[in-house]
Amino acid sequence: MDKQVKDKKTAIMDAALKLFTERGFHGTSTAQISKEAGVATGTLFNYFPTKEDLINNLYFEVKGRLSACIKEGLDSEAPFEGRMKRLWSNFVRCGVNKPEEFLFIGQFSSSPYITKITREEAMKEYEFIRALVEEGFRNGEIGNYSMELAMMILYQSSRAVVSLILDTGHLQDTDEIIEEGFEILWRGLAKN
Amino acid sequence: MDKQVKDKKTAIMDAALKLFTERGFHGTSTAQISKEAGVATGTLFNYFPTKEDLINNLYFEVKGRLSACIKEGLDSEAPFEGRMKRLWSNFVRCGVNKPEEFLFIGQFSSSPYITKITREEAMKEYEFIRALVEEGFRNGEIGNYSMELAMMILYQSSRAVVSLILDTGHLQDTDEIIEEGFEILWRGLAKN
DNA sequence: CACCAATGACTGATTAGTCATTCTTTAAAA
DNA sequence: TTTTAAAGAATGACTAATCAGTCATTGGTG
Repeated sequence: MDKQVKDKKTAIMDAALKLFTERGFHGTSTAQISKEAGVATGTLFNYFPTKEDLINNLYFEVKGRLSACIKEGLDSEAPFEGRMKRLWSNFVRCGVNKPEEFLFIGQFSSSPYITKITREEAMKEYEFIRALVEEGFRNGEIGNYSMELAMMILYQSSRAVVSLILDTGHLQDTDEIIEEGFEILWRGLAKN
Repeated sequence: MDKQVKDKKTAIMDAALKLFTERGFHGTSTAQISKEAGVATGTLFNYFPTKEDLINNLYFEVKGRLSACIKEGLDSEAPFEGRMKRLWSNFVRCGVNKPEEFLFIGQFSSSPYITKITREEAMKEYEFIRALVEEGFRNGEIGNYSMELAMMILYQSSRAVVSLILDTGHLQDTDEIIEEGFEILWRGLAKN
C-alpha cells in the first residue's frame, strides 16, 4: 500500500474513531468525518464502500491495537497471580492511555452496526485470556466459580476502574487505583 | 392528566424506550417512534417539544422506575452484609427482569443527549446507596478502599452479571449466578 | 356548539452515496 | 534532461431519501 494512500486512509479512520466515540454512529455524518480528516467527501468512499464498512474496519483495527497493548510484558513463566495482575493492569492502563479506543469498544462491542463476523474475527486475539483463566481453574488458583462469570468479572472490573479514573480525572493516581482494584478482584476470585 | 392523554403519552414513551435501546438516539426517527406507538407524527410533539426533550423525560422516568425496583425489600434492620446482598441482588434482578430499561440506562447514562440537569436530578434517588456504603466503611464492614472505587465495583459488578445472564440466556440460573456473583463481590470488598 | 387533542401533509435541512471531471504520480520516449 | 501520456487517486457538485419539527384542518366529547 502506497504511503500517500495509507495517510488518507489513516486520517479517515482517526477522524471516524474520534467522532463515532463522541457522537455515535448515526450522530456522525460521513461529511463530518471527511472534513475532520481533511479529505473530500468522495474520498472516504474510495476506501470504504459504505459507512458500515468503515466502522467494521475501524472496530477490527482498534480491537487489534488493544489486544496488542494488553499482551505487553506478559511473561508466561511468572506465578499465576502475577500474570493475572499483569493482564488486569494492562487492561486498565491501555484503557487509560487510549480513552478514545476504550470508549469506542465499550460503545460498539454490542451494537448492531458491527457484524457478527467482524466481532468473532476480532475476538480470536483474546483467546489467550480464556486460556489463562482456564489454567487458573485447573490449578486451583481460582475459586469454584463458573468460567463465564469469572471472565465477565475480570473484564468488567477492569473497565469499571478505567471509567473511574477517566471520569474523576485521577490520572496521576492510576498506579494506586490499580493496586486497590486488583486487590479487590483477586480477593474475590482466588481460592481461599 | 386525562386517561386518554396518559395512554398516548405512555405509548410514545414505551415505543421510544424500545427503539432507542435497539437503534440508538440518532438511529431512531421520530416517525418510527410515532408509528410504533400507533399515533400520528405530530402527536409526539404535542407531548414532547423536541426529540431531546423526549429522551430526557424517558431517562428520568426509567431511572426512577429502576430505583424503586432496587429499593424493594431493603430492610434497614438487617445486618450489613445482608442488606448489601439484598441491594446487589435487587440490582441484578431488576436488570434481568427489565432488560430494555437496563440496556437503555447503560447506553444513555453518559451520552450527550441527556442534560446534566436530568442526570443530577435522576441521581438523587440513588443517594441511599452511597449512604449504605459509607456506613460500611464507618463500621469496618468494608475494607480500606476508596469510596469511589467501592461504589464503582458494586455497581459495575452487578451490571456485569446482568449482561452475563442476558447474553448467555441463562435466565433460569439467575439465583445461582447471583449467589456466586455476590460471593465474589463480598469476598473482594469485605474487611478480612 | 365550543373546545382542544389528534392528525398527517408539508417544509427546509441534512443524509449516505454517486460519478464526471481534475489533479498527481510515474516512467517511458524523445 | 525534458516531454508526453497513461493510470488511478482525489475531488465536490449532485441526487433521492430521510430527517425533525410545523400547522391548518379534522373529529370526538361534554
